[in-house]
Amino acid sequence: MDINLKVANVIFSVSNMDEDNYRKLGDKKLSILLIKNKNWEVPTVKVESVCKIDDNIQNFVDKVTNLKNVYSEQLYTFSEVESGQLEITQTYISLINKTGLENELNENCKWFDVDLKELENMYECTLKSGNDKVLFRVSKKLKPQTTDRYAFSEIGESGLTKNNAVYIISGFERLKNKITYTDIVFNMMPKYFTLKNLQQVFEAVLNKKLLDPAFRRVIANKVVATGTYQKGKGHRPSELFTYKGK
Amino acid sequence: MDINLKVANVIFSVSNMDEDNYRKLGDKKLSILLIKNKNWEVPTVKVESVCKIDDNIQNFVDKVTNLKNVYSEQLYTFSEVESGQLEITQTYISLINKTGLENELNENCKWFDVDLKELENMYECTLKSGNDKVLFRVSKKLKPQTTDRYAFSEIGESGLTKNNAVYIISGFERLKNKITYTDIVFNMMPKYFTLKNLQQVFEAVLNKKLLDPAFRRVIANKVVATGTYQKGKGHRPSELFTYKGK
DNA sequence: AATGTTATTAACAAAATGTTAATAACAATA
DNA sequence: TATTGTTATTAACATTTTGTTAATAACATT
Repeated sequence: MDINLKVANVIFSVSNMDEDNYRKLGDKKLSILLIKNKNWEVPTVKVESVCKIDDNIQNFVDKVTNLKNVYSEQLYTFSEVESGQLEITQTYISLINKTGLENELNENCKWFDVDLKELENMYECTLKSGNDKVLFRVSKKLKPQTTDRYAFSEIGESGLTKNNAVYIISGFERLKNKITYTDIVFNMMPKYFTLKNLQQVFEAVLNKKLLDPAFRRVIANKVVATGTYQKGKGHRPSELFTYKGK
Repeated sequence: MDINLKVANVIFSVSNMDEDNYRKLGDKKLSILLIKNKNWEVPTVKVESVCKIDDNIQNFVDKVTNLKNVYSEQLYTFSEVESGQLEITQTYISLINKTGLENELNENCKWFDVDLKELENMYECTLKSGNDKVLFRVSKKLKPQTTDRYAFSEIGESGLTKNNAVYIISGFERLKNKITYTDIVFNMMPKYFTLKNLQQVFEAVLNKKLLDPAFRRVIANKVVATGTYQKGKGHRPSELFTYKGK
């Protein structure tokens, strides 16, 4: 059967905050990689050759980010009918630690800070990168049993397609769900990190403030102290930790 | 692009135990619907017309089970290359309450009791339905970031393809994961049920015995007591409960 | 009425989590 | 050098959740 098959990849990382944008949740934000064609969009590629899609997602991420061994997982497979043609988009999320990678990005790619307000029935999402700004709304699940579950209303000069918005929100939901019962966060962390940094990543993803002692207890058995400390901060230095692995 | 697209659906329900097969976990077992073509297999259909796959999964389930409004969710999309041809199989799990549906099944379909032993690195799964028996092993995740993560070794007269085995185990893992943090179990329950029954379903899926008082506390806010009771059991009757909904 | 059986819950123990406040350690400043 | 500002870390306690045992309840059968 003749099918138009695409792969789209929502790539998450964590960024420092813009100074003009301080919020109580901490100084870390979730960020997302977009690529500029005509408008900003989620990195997408058309599958033209016969290959196992899962095997190729790694090459695809590599082309966009110049990173090897990136953690990726399948998100959903969306299908739609476009002028009599079946269009299938297999989506993935990838999690990477982007610190120090600015120069390695493809020139038409940029990281956008994610600001996601969770209202009662919808998400309102703002993506910002310097002067570039994308704003959209996606309603929450209507039919939880299918993936075709979002309404959409565009606000202002979004420049994102409805589908892209759905991919991003679906990816975010997946990340938010899994962050508490898996170890996937560590794919977004550098090799060595402070517990405060790690906590801020959780706060950015969960969109709420966590209490230090509680967080530390819960995360304690997943990390290892290194005995080395941050320096030059003008206050008691944080110890650096690393992921214990399984 | 020319693609061979299929949809496969792992349909779960809960059965009473065979008398000759008592085990301490209780008298409920997970069961799975297989269809007999040449061998027993997971219900699969080739997509021949241009349509949104998610929208059609319901029709597909209906054809096999004669049930409307079945809960289904996308599982994974598997792809492989078969003699130069790209084969994509989009898989779903469905959860139904099969009590009283024996007559409504397609004649070549049967429910199989699932007996799943979880060893250190693999699952050993036995499916039984009367004299029909299917036995297979699937190794646990190797690469958690992709869906192409299973080894497989067939034992005896399995008659299941490797792919079918992977679909079943993936579906089981999904069910096991979600049963504790979502309300999907209730799709496998009749309208009215005893807490003991519900507990046995959890036990069948989680493959371990739960303590009554602890289970009851956890489930308490999801169910509503009806004030009616089972009868004729030769012991104190159980109260019937129903799902509270969201 | 006594017995066998399962349902239900009381009552306590243990573990996990929430919360506040004390103490520690550094840089910058006086 | 001592003080101040700031963040890190943890002690200590409160609260909530979960684990566990054992008591009580309710029915059919004998």
